Amino acid sequence: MSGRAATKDLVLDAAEALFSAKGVDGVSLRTLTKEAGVNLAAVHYHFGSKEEVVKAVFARRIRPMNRERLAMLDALEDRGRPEVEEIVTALVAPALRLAGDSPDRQRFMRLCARLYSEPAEYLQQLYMEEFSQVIDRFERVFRSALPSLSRAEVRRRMHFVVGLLVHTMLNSAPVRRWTSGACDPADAESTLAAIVSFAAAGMRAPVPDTPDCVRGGVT
Amino acid sequence: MSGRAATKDLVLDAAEALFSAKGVDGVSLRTLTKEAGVNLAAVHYHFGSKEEVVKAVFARRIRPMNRERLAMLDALEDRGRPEVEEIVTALVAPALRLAGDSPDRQRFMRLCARLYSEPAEYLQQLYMEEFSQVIDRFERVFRSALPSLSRAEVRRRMHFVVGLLVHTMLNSAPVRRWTSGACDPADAESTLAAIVSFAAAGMRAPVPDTPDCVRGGVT
DNA sequence: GTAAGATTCAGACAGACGTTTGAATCACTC
DNA sequence: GAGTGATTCAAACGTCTGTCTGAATCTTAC
Repeated sequence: MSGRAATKDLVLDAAEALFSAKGVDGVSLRTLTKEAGVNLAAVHYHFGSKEEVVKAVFARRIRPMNRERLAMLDALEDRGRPEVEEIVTALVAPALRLAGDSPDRQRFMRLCARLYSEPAEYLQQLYMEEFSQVIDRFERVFRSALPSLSRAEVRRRMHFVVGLLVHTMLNSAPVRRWTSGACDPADAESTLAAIVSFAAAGMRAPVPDTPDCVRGGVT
Repeated sequence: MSGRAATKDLVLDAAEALFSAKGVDGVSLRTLTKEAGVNLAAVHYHFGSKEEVVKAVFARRIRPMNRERLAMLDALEDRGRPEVEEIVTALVAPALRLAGDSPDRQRFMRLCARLYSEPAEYLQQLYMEEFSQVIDRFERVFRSALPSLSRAEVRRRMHFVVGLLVHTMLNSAPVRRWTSGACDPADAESTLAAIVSFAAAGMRAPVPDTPDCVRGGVT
């Protein structure tokens, strides 16, 4: 608050870069503070613990991203009933855009994707706090665009979309290797188009014979 | 080789369970060996290092899974030109089946999914070794079922499918929370059907206007 | 310019980590 | 049943971890 908060930002910047490259557990506070050019104890003075640093790194970028998602949804609904492709775009584009800004940001999105699959409980919890509102909102909009799908099926398919998005952002290196560089995911433009086309088709796919999520057929 | 290899398996079993629950970095060799009921030094006697334990845990399940994938593909091709749904099933079902066997296995698939996004280089490398053959094979079969897609686009969409599969297996807990239990991913039957329907539709989706992976349009 | 508060600093804390050692124990052959 | 190699064991190695302390240094206001 008072005075400059330079140190805090130095720590966050370095944490973002290092966590992205080596994972949260792979970076010690000593490495982190050395890279940031600050004193080791500064972390505990400003944040209290490593855990809080992780949370802060995370929230700094995720909150604006989710705000943009909701804003895009608002804009869409103001213009009438949105298409599936448009809803998917509102879900995917802010994430890819955040990743596309710069090489640093790109690595950061890999971090976010990784955090999502991190076992630590406090991260799972943090994720839920940040995303539950977004999930609820998208579910409602998707449902009105796809009235034939049950609530549970919409959620499941949304989860699929998030999954392929996360995976795409996380494993850009493998993709580039597989495609021999022809399909650079850094090219956010074509990645976005590909995801939207794929995901929209998936969202519209026919519900399989097995009545969705009503078991009892097979043991 | 000679004699019983009980200790080795005790370590692998405990590692599978513990890594799945807490992540590789979250489990120390002391916790691991205590859980397994073996001596701490046994790990280094039998495996050499923690890294080798991780590799062994991983390979023990992944190799059979990938063999099953290829076998399913063989069976499909013997019967003629496979449908997209069938190819997707051959890719997805062995993974879900492995996960569906028992609660332990289920947690293990979460581990695999997590390993896939682990930053450690030796894991990325291991993954490539285990999967490159499978990827190549599926790419060829997909291409013959979807001749209008370029090689790069097929690979990209395959990556999407793997992404949503991995994500589904990894985050069964969040899914269950979102769907309030209505859509239990442990119900492998309905999960498989849902994934296949979604993914097949995505694979068949029209190629977006932006010529795939040929950039130059926007900067 | 001096007092008060915010911030930085080097250093040390206890504990956990992966790894290694060398002796003890086991299984088995001759 | 003595001897040999495989295996297990308790104990310790040095290193790294996150956290904390208390003094030194800045910043700001009077």
